[in-house]
Amino acid sequence: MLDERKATILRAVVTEYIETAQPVGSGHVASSAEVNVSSATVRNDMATLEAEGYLAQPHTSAGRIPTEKGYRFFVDQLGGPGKLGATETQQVRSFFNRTHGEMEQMLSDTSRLLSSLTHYAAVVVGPQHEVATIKSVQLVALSPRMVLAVLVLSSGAIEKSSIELADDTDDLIVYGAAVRLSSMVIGQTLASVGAIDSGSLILGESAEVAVVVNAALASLRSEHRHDDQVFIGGTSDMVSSFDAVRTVSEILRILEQQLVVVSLLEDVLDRGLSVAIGRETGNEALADCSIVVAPYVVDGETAGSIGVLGPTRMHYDQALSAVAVVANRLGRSLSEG
Amino acid sequence: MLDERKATILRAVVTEYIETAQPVGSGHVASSAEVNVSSATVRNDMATLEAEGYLAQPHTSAGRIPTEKGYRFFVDQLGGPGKLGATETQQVRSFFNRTHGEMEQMLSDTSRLLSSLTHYAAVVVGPQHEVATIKSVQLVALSPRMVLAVLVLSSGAIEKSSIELADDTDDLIVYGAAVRLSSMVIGQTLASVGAIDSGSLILGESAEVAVVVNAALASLRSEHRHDDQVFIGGTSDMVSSFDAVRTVSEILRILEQQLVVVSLLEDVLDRGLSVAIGRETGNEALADCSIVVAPYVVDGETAGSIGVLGPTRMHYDQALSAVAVVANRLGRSLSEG
DNA sequence: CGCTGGCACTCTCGGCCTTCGACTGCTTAT
DNA sequence: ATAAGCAGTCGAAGGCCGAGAGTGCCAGCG
Repeated sequence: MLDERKATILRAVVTEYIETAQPVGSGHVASSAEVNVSSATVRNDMATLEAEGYLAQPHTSAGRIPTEKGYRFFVDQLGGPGKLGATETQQVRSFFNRTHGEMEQMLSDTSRLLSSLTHYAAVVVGPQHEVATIKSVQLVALSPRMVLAVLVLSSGAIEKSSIELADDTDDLIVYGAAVRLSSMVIGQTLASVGAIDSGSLILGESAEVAVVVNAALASLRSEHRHDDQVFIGGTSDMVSSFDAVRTVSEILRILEQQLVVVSLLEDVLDRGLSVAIGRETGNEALADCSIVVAPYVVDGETAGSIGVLGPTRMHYDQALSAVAVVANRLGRSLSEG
Repeated sequence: MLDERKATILRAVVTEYIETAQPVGSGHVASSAEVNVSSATVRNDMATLEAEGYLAQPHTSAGRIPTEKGYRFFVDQLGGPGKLGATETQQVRSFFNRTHGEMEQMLSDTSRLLSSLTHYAAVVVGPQHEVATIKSVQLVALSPRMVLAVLVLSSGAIEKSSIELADDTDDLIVYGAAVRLSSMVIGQTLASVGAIDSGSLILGESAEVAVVVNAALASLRSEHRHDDQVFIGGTSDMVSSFDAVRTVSEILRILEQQLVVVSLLEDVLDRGLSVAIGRETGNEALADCSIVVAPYVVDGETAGSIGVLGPTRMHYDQALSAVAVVANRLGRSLSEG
């Protein structure tokens, strides 16, 4: 629907605008390497591109800047992620060679890596607990009426949930409850714990034990709401891309509320590596931002997602490559363990 | 060293500058309620105050703005924290009535509370693990060569540490090691675990068990570095106090590196509620910022600290009250559990 | 002696104008 | 279709000016 020359011109405008943050005039485009027509011809095409909604003019007699539709075309025709630069590749490689062990630490460091690669804010969402199976349950009495339930998941993650009991409860009862609980939930997923019928407690059980078990189950059910782990890094880098403190403040507010996370998760389920530009993010406050997201796969299952948040005029190719590569390596790295 | 009138004038300048962010002229000061002398007299005193380093002039024929020394005097003569406003008191009260249970959740919410009270960035540093005793140790085999050690502390906090073993290890061995480990460390503090001599393993122990126990001890030792929990909230609020994106970016960088935490902890040990103004924070990038910190006390012991980070022209009285009250309530709230 | 009113002076800020330059759109020639 | 030329538009930058806010100093007054 866009002939080859118009596409090239649009590409040139987007590229230049991303680089300079200045409206791009026909002269610059004409003198660009890929374009071999005069500025007058470029002008005609740019007028068409504007009429079709790919470009906009801040005011008459200024150059053009891309609209969201323009960026969208640019990103789509980019195809997939390109190759990462040599230094970046090296940085990723050495990072993943160095990092082992603690998952939380690793996710947190990954968000640092990603922001350092792209100079945008990086968001890393930890593996969904829903799919992981429960490896161990333990009840620890902190005080006569406070018990802490500690779950270890196959992913290596830990869920904890505190239980307040109505009556003082003996350690032995708590121990009995832990044993009973273990037999019920080990090997199950966290999600299926929610489905356990409290009535299923076999009789012959001490009533006191049953109380604790039920309290623990209730607590686990309620706890298992939005406890996705989210790691955000590099906000200071991203901030430099904007010039109004006002905008910055709004974006930070969104990040604090972790609203992005929602869209990250939604997007990641269907499409894999994907880009949301400006209002496509579904948030008015992010009108000047774009998000690049990718899921990462652990042991064959989509586990979580990572992404970067930057200005609409972000370096999409670099961001795409970085996100793709890091998601890939992160998945592999987590699969080994 | 400052006579009463000069002190009043200085106070008036600081107050007004905090309010308006504009250089304050002698006229404004003279028309202020507390000052009953003419602007000419104020001018003379202000000249003196400038000579003595309490005030500065952006340029001739502009008003004065406080220097760090000026703010320092202002804060010192403020004495202690004042009373909190009615709405704020109510907000704090209802927050602490509502919040129970999960410590992490609570600390994270506290940082939100504090930033919402002050409109500055809030930093909450979780209780030091060093003083808490170990309630429970568990080893969970995630894979034949990966074992996860899970410690539950008396504070309700959880420490985890993953252990990679050289050889495949049977679950029974791991279980044996867990039992052995429990007898060694339960009741101890995390710090004292570091001091346990690996040689102290009594003979008669299976060699395989000893290997796992030692690996676990080593892993706990190395893990117990800087794992203070830090919760930061309200950065978006704070940002609005500044007008240069550049500054904002630098401050965010500091927060990301969690450098403030260091000064928070240092300050909190000796003095209690305290204020660091501008370069007193010990960080050049925070030259335009001030920090108000207070420790909080759990069960009679100083456990952690909370603070706010805002511009040097912050509302010190409000910030002081808010930090003091929240620290107090937080400590009480954590003591109950 | 300390305070005040007055006065001359300084310096920024905002508005206004002009110029400059970077564009565009259109028209015409190839 | 493409290119070249031309007239027109509009913002950015610079210069100028007046207004306003403040200062410092001096002389007078209680």
